[in-house]
Amino acid sequence: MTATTPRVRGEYAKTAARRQAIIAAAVEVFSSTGFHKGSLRDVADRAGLSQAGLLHHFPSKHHLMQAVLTWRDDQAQARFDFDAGGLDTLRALVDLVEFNQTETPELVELFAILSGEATAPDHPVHDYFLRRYAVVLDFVRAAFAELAETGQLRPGVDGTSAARSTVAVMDGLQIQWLYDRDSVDMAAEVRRHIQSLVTVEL
Amino acid sequence: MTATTPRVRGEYAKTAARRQAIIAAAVEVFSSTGFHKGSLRDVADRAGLSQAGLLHHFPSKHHLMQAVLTWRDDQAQARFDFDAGGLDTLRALVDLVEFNQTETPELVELFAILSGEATAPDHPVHDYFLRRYAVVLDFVRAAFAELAETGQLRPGVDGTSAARSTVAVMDGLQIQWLYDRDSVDMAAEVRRHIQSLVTVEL
DNA sequence: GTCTATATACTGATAGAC
DNA sequence: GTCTATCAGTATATAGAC
Repeated sequence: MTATTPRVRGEYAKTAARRQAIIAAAVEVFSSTGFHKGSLRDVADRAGLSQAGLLHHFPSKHHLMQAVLTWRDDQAQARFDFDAGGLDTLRALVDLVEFNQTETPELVELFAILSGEATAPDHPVHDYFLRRYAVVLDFVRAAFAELAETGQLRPGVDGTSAARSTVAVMDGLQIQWLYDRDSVDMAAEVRRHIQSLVTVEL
Repeated sequence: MTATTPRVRGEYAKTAARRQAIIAAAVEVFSSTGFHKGSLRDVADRAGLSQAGLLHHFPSKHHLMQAVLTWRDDQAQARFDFDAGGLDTLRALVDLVEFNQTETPELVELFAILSGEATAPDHPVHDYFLRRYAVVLDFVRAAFAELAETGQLRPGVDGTSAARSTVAVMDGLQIQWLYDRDSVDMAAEVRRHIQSLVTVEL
C-alpha cells in the first residue's frame, strides 16, 4: 500500500486529510515568518497534533517545506491554462495575479519571503526556486516570441527582455503590495506593463 | 563624550573602527541568511571578537540590524544625487542600479532578503522598510511628475503607476539576478523600462 | 498514528573578572 | 573594552510506550 492508494475511502483517507491539514498550517506559518524562523511546533499546534506526530507524516522540516511547494504547484497547474499560447497566455498571467491577490494572499506572502530567503545557495529550497525561475521565464519568453511572429510585439522589444521585466514587475509589486495592500492593484499594474510591450489590445 | 566626538584621532578612533568592522561583518552574515537565521556569534567571529564583546558595541541583535541599515542609508545618500530632478533623477537611478550590481552585490542580497522577511508586521525592521518604500516611491513619482509637466512623459502614463512599476522592476530584477547573475543585466533592463515610459532619450 | 520524554545543539542576552 | 562562563529559551529530531 503506497501513497498512490485511493485516499477518499478506506484507512488512508484520514492520513491524507491529516497531511493536507499540516500543509495548510505550514503555509500559514512559513508565509508569515519564512522557512528559517517558522517552527514545526507552531505548525503542529495549528494542525492540532504534537510536533512528534507531525514528523510521522513529514520526516523533516525540509520535507514539509518541499511538500508545501509541490502542493502549491499542483494547485496552480490545475487552475492555470499553460497551453493557451501567445496573447492568451499573457491574459491568463494577469488573471493569475488577480486571483492570487484576492483568493490566496497567503501564498503571495509565502513566495515573496521564500524567493528572497532562498537566494542563498545553501537554502533548503534554493534549487526549487532556481528551477522555478528558469521555467517561468522561459514560459513567458515563449509567449512573447509567439507574438513577435505575428507582429503583435511593439517594435524594438526583445522577447527575453520582455519576459524578464514582466516577471520582475510581478515579483516587485508583490513586495509593495505586502507593505501597503490598499493602495496597490497588482493585476492592473501588470496589465499596464504588458500592454506597453505589445501592439494589440490585451 | 558622545558619538559625535572626533573619531579619526584620540581614544575613540579604535572604537569607531571596531563598530565599522562589526557592521561589515553583519552585512556579510545577514545578506546570506537574513536577520532571523543570522547569528551574532557568526558576526562576532568574522569581526574578530567574542559575542559578548560585540554586544558591548551594539546592545542587541535588533540594534545591530538597525545600525547596518542606517549605515547603508548614509552611504547611499553620499553617493546618490537626490536633488538632480526630472530626467537626471531617473538617469541617476539607473546609475545606482549599475553601481550596486558591480560594487556592492552584498547589499543587493541584503535588501532582497530583508525586504521579503520584513513584510511580516512584527519583524524587527518592518517599519524601516515600510517607511523606505513610501519615501522611495514618492521620490520616483515626483521625478515622473516633473517630466509630465514638460511633456516628456509618454501619453497615457500615470506618474504614480510609473513609479510603482519602476521600483517593482528594480526589486524583481534583483531576485532574478541573485539566482542567475551571469544572464541578467539589471541596469540595462531598468533603463529599457524607464525608456518605455518617457518620450525623450534617457 | 500519536503521544510523552528526551537528546543535542544553538540562540540572544547577562554577570562579573580583568 | 573585552573576555569567560553561564542562563534561559527554543529548535529539530529521535526513542519508545501505547
